[in-house]
Amino acid sequence: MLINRDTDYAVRALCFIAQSKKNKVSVGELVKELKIPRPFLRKILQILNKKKMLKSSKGPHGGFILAKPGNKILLTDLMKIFQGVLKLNKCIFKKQVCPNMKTCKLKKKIDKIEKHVISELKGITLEQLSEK
Amino acid sequence: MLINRDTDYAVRALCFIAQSKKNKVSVGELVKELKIPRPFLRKILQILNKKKMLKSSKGPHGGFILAKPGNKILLTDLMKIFQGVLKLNKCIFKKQVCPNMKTCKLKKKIDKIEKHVISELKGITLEQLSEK
DNA sequence: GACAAATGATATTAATTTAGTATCATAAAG
DNA sequence: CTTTATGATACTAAATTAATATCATTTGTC
Repeated sequence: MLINRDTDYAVRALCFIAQSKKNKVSVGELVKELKIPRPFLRKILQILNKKKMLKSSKGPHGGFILAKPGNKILLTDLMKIFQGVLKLNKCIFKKQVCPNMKTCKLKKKIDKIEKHVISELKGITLEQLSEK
Repeated sequence: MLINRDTDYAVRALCFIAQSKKNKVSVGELVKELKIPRPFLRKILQILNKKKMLKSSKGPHGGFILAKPGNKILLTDLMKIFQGVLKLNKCIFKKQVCPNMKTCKLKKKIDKIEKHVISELKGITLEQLSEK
């Protein structure tokens, strides 16, 4: 799957926060709106906070705001955070080096497609995703 | 991952069979050549046989041959067999319908990329992959 | 300052998917 | 009729993904 659950949840949460008029959004509001299991959402928000996508404040009336404008948050940033480096093919023979890495036609074909996919993904910002 | 292990193994096995001068290739030869665990490879070959990608013969000197020419075997056929329908994004809220399926911007963007990927993949045949 | 309400950090468990094994049945060659 | 191959099928193990639980820390309010 190109986009996994974590990334998907993160996009939804960030979009909601971006669209919110209020200056802070709490986990409670997000849970109610997005129907994501609370502890799981909390984990995701904490990661987004650590990775400087969100700023958090504690205590009563605490919550989250975007750490930067929506057009500065890229989908690929989120994918990197939650899914690691984007790869469409992971050669088998995991740890070892693939015996025909250099000549493998399948790899070459997939690499080409991958290049296109990545360049498309790079153009997608949170702003676009959260437009009304 | 776009290409999973089963598909990858299948491609390797089919390529080897396609390139082989002999009219039949046995599991034993494939195991030696491809370093794939024997029972796992057997399972894959049996599936390919059932799906009419290979023809098998039993008994001593038994083995496998391609059921059709390499240019008639598409990578997407194999992906369909081992991975099901190709999808880059699987909306969360699995069983339920995504609440904003119609308007989801992320879905739209990914769908566009998916379209391109599929059309690229459709052009890839076993013949191309097994060329020397 | 005590308490409540929020997030931070982190460890653990559960579910699902992927990968791999084992075993017995069946067919064909010699 | 025995050996050597594949067919069918059920099972187990490993890895990944998803979700939970718990305690610590910060901050606003009475």
